[in-house]
Amino acid sequence: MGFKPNFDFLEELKWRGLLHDSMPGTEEQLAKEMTSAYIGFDPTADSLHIGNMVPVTLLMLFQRAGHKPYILVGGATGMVGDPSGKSAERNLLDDETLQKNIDGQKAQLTQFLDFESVANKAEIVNNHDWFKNFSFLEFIRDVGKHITVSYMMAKDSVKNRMEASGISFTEFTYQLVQGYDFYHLYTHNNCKIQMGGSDQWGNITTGTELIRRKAQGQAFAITAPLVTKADGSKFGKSESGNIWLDPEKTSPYSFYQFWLNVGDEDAETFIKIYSLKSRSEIEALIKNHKGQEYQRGLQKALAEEMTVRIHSEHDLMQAQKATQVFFKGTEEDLRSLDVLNMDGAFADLDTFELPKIELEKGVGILDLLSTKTTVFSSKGEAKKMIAANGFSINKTKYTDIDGVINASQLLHNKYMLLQKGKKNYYVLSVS
RNA sequence: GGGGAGGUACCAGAGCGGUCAAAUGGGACGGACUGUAAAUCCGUUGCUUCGGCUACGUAGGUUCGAAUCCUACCCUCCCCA
Repeated sequence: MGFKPNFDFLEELKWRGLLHDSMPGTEEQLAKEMTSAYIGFDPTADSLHIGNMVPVTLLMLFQRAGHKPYILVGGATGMVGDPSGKSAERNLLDDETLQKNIDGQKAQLTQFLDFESVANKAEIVNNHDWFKNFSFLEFIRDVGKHITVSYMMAKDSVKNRMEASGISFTEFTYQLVQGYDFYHLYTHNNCKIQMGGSDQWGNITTGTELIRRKAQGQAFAITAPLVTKADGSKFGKSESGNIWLDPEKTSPYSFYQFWLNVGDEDAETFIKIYSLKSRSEIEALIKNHKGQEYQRGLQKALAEEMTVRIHSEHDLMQAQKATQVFFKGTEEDLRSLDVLNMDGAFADLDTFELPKIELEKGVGILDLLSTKTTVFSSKGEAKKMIAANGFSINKTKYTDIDGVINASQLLHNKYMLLQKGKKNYYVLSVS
């Protein structure tokens, strides 16, 4: 046999700041043979968001190290609800939503790992497959029997909830269900490691405990810290909500912008966590960044890498082009773009359609912005923003609240670029 | 089951018969500055055809006039059992 990993996985996680905790013996196991590990994904939405990228990155690194990654989608666990890190009982999803979420996430997950041909090819499993025919009685007899209530109650996720608002039997049971997943994968797929966020430690150890008692086997756990920003706030959300991987929900432009806007204090932490570049490359970037933060070298490198990974080279180019015009450009730059480039640059922005005849007749500015479109939520707001110098048409400040807009302002006779504040762009497109 | 406190704008929280579209703080948004940053400063933060209109848990009532007083209902929290 003579297995030798491509690199020391735990060591890799350590310098990246991705290692929170691991069980004793994990390192030896990984050095000994090609090992399988899994991470569970909770189907709470039909798309992953960048908060899910940490576990995805763990699996990508794991595979690169020469080990075999498993993705578990929670068709069954999604029906129960994980109490970890939640302060209140969760709403259950109906079957249809759940299935839609699973399908959506599966499609995204498959693009990050190698599922073909290699010896350590990734696999995807759904715990619903082994839970659907598992009766309640069988479960409490075969699984519940091995774990004591006091063991389960000692978990932080349970303890916190019992002290606060209470916990339903359903959510209390969650750790057993997740624990059984681990047992199942251990016995059927020889999967010896479960990875996850540090909030999953309790659930994972229930699994290893179950494996020890029920299968007399030894299994391991690796957890990653939960990513937070320097100011303590949760990472992965912008003002307008989650940053999704689905381009329908978060455009590649917004996605690119999100990474570009990472604060200086966080840039170093995040590039280590999210970038797949080598240690020496990353360290060189960081060194370069010091002292010339204004260049935002780290943010750019990270934004480029992530946009290409999640979307494509093409999307990155479009996003950069749009960025160039929106932030550096003047009205002339904008007008000098040819139709093709403009189509691309505008494709990611929120677009409003308006019949051409209407615009040719002339539309009052307030009417246009709050009635015909939803750039502003009310005329009062539109009025205030315009008066406060916070609105531009085609990159030129517009300050006349009684103004009338007509077709002469159109770019290439089809677009008008409306800008609210510094970063909010909308396209008015005539038809 | 008994006793107590309370429900006010995005959040926290003052107001307790008129001068209240509602103090203050935070958040958010916009402007200046800048690096599409941080910090700072300034402005905005219910709708409006600018006459008004709708809002302080819900429904009624008292009053010239109610977020403020009364009645009922709904909800939340705390203490005791």
